[in-house]
Amino acid sequence: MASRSGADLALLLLGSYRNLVDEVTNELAARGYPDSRPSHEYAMRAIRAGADNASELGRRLAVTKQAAAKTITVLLDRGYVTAEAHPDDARRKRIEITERGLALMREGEAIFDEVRARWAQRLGVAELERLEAQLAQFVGDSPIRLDAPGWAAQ
Amino acid sequence: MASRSGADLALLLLGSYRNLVDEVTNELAARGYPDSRPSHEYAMRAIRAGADNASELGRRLAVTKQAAAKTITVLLDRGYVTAEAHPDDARRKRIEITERGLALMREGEAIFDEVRARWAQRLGVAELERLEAQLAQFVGDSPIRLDAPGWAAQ
DNA sequence: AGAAATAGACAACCAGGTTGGCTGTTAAAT
DNA sequence: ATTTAACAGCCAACCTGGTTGTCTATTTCT
Repeated sequence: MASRSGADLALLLLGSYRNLVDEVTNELAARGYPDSRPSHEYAMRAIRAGADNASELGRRLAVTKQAAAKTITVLLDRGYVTAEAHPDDARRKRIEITERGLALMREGEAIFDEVRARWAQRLGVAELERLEAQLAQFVGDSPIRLDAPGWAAQ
Repeated sequence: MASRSGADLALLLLGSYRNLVDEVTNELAARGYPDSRPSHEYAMRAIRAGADNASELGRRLAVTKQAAAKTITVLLDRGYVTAEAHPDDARRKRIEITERGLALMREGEAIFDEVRARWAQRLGVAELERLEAQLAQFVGDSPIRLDAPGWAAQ
């Protein structure tokens, strides 16, 4: 199977991403977060990292502010974040992660790490780290970019 | 940077997939196929591999037959495939790839391979093949699965 | 012959994005 | 100090690529 095609390489990347993420989603559902999606994780990570308002979140996620606002709405009524008026800028609303939100993030991160640990077990720690380093070369510093309607499937 | 997190691993996989596929899409646009999407490539590959009707295509792509039918409609009016009555089953419509469709596939595959070649140049051929083999372990024999609305971004 | 399975079409819906236009607030330029 | 520009959030309409569910016509199984 010497020389695979470039299209196959794409499918390998997509497929392994899917498998990883599906496992996490399923396990999260099993642990009491049935309708949580990986994108919520990513959004909350960005919020925790300082994107405390819709416009900024949009920038970090490489998505329009309207899309970011929709995501925040979902997180709001699932009880994972709160929004209050910003003390020194009346235009902004400051987003904050709730205790329940933090709990979800802890759980999600733990599961992600468990799955990664299984990969490490299968490949060997050094190998996995090498794989990550190699992939990192091709990702560069691109932002998360969850944009474009269903782009991954297109 | 010893131990990355599992969530980062997911982002690496997703990010490198995106970068690869975006390059192909852009280059394809530059070469005269402005609105072609990777999913068209995948669908056409499945058709070429024998999925010559909507229901079968759906099965191969792990998608409902309705979704497959929609994809076929798009391919039809872009002129990449034709649909005619099936000679020995009046229920079916037989899908066939047109000359223009084949040209698109050739072009797309060539570009995919070029991008992969750049990766090989950067990593070394042996390293890239090792990476592919490792990813293959985690993909297993899962079908392409382009299903679930925008799942990759969720 | 009659029942069950299959192919395809149609319609309604959903998620997660997009653009564009709007108001109010803040910051910058004259 | 005032005008102007930029920015935050909101609303509405729309797009894509999926999803159910229902229906008819044709085949296949018994």
